[in-house]
Amino acid sequence: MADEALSAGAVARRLGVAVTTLRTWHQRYGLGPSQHVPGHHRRYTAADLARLEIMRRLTAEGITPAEAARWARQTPAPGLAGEVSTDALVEVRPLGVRDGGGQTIPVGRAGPAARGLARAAMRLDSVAIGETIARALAADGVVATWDGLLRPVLVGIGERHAATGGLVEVEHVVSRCVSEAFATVTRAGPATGPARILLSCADEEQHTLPLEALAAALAEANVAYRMLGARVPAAALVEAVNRTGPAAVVVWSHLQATADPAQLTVLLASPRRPLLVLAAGPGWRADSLPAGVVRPVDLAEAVALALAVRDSLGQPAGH
Amino acid sequence: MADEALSAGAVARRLGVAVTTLRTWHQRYGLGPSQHVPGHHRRYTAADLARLEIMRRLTAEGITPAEAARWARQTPAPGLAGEVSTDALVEVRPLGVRDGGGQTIPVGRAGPAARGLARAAMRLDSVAIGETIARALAADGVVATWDGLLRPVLVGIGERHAATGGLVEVEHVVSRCVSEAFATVTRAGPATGPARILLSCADEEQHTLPLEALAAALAEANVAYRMLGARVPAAALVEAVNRTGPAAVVVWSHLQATADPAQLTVLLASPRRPLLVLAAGPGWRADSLPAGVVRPVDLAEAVALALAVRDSLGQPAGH
DNA sequence: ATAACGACGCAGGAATCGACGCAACTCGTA
DNA sequence: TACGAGTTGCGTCGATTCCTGCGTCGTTAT
Repeated sequence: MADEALSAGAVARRLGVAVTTLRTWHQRYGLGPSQHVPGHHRRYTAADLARLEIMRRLTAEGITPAEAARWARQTPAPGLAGEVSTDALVEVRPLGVRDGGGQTIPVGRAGPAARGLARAAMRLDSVAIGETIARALAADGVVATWDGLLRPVLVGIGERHAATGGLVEVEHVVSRCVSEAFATVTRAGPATGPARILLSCADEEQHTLPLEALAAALAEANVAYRMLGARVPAAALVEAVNRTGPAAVVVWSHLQATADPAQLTVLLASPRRPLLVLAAGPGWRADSLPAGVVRPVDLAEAVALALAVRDSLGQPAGH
Repeated sequence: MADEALSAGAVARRLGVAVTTLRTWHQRYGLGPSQHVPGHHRRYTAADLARLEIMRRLTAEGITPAEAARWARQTPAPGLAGEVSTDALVEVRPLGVRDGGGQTIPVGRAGPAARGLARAAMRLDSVAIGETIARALAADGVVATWDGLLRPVLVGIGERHAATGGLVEVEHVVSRCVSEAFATVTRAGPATGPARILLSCADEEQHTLPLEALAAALAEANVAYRMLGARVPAAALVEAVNRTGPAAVVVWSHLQATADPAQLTVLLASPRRPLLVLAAGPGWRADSLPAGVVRPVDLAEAVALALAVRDSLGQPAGH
C-alpha cells in the first residue's frame, strides 16, 4: 500500500476543476487533505480523493455544493464503498439552501438535474454526463428529458458560447454524450413496420441533435423512421423521398441561412409527394414557407404529428 | 553485440548529463542499474541504458522528470510493442501514403458482409444496416469490423459519390448507423479510472467516424477517454488539454485543408503538455508535422499507442 | 592513481499557498 | 419586472514550498 500522495494539481486535473477551486473547497467546506499543515502543500491520500469523488458525484447529480460537501465530509474514510443514495437527496432539499453561480452554465429554473448536468459538462466529465442523461431518459422519457433537461443545458451553453466565444469543448462533449444516449434509445427500440417517416437536416445544416431527439422519441414510441442526418442537399433529399416514398418528411433547420424554402417546395412537387412536410427548427420563417408545410413548435408537437401519420396510414388494410 | 556493462561515467557522457545526476536518478527514481550492490560501482546494461534514453528524451521534451521516470521505469525491457520512441515512429514512416482510407477497394474483396452492408445501404434500410454492423462488432470486435467491413463500404460510397455526385443520402444513413453502433459499444463499456486520453477532430474537420471507431475500440478495451468531436478550434483543444491534462491527445484530420500543423505545435507548447500527441488521419503531411508528434498508420496502431499510455501511467505513485 | 560512491547542500524554476476579489447564477422580495 | 442577498467557481498576486540537476567532500572500489 504505497501512499499515493497526489498533489493539488493532479487531483484538480482528475476531478476536472481548477486548482483554486480545490483550495476553496478545503477552506469553505473543510474538504481537503486530512493531514495538512497550513502553508505547506496539500497532499491528497486515497481517502481524501474518495471524499472528493463523492463530492464530484453528488454535485453532478444537481445537489448544492454545500450539501454535497456535508455528505462527503461525513463519509467514513476507510472503505471505497461510500455509496450514498442520491435519489433520496434530490427530493429532500433543506430550506435555506440556494443554488449558487460561479463558473457554470445558466439553466434557469430547469431543476437540479439540469444543474448537475451543467456542472458535469463544465468538468468535461463524460461519464457523469452520460449517466445523468440515461437516468433521465429512463425515468421521464425522451420528450420530457429533451425539454426539461437537455435543451436548457444546450441553450445555456449556446448562449454562453455566443457571448464569450468559449466553451466550445464543453458543447462538443455534451453533444456527443447526448448523441450517444439517443443512440442507445434508438437501438433499443426495434422498429415495427415500414419506415414512413423521413428525418433530415436542411441543406448545409449541421445541427443534428434536435433531429436525433425526434428520432429517439419515435423509437421510444415504436415508430419506424429513416434518419438522413446533417447537410442533406435538396437533391439528395428528393432522391431519398422518391426512393422510399415516406408519408411524412421532417426537415430541420437551425439557422436562417440554411432555411431555404425552395427545398421544401421541391419536396411538395415530387412525384411521390409526402402527406406531411414538417419544417422544424428556429431557422424557418413562418411567412416564407410554401403552403402545405406544417411548422411544429416543439418536440412534443412533432412527435404527435408523426404519430398521427402513423396511425392514419399505419395499417395498410384500410377501408 | 554482447552487453558491455557501461560505467557511470560512460553513460553520463552518452546521455549528456552529469555523473551525479545519474546517481540522483537512481536513488530518487529507482532508475539505475538493475543489479547494484550499495557501495559498489554501477554497471549499466543495455536495458538500463534504454531506460535512461527514454528518461532523457522525455525530459528533453519538457515532461516532468518524475513523470518521465515513471515512464522509463515501467517500460518493458524486451521490446514488447512498447518502444515509446516518438522520434523513431516519425522517422520510420517517411511517407505515410494513406492511413484513413486511400485504398481503392470497391467492396469486392471485403467479404460477403460488406456486400450485404452495401446493399442495405443502397436501400436506405437502416435496420438491416444496424443489425449487420452490430453482428460484426460482436463477432470480430471494433478494430476488425472497422478495417474489414465499415471502412471498405464507406470508402466505396465516398468514391462513388465523388465520381457521380449522388449517393449523399446513402452516405448519411450509413454514417448514422455506424455512429449508433459505436455509441452502443461506448455505452456498454464502463470506463475504469480517469480519462487520460483526449480525442478530437482538427479545426473545421467534420469527419468524426474514424475517431468514433477509436473511441469504441478504447471502450472495448475498458480504457477511459474523452471525446471532443468534430470542428474543434485550436483554442478549444488547448483549453480542454489544460483543464484535463491528458496523457495522450489524438487529433484527427481527414482533409489536408483541416490539417494545420500549428494546432499541434500549440498543443506541444501548452503548459500541461501531453506525453503523446497523435496526428491521425490522411490529412496530415508527414513532413510538416512538428517533432514529437506520432503519426499512427491505422486504427490498430492508434489503439496500441493509447493502450501503452494507459499501461505505463496507470498508477500515479508518489515519490 | 583514478574514477565512482554516498551524503550533503545549493540555486533556479515550477508549483502551490493564502488572501482577495470578481463575475455570474438563483431566488426571494419589492 | 427589477433588484439585492446568498452562493460558487475561479483568476490574480506576492510569498512560500517543493522539485531537480549538479557541485563538493571525504571515502572506497577497481
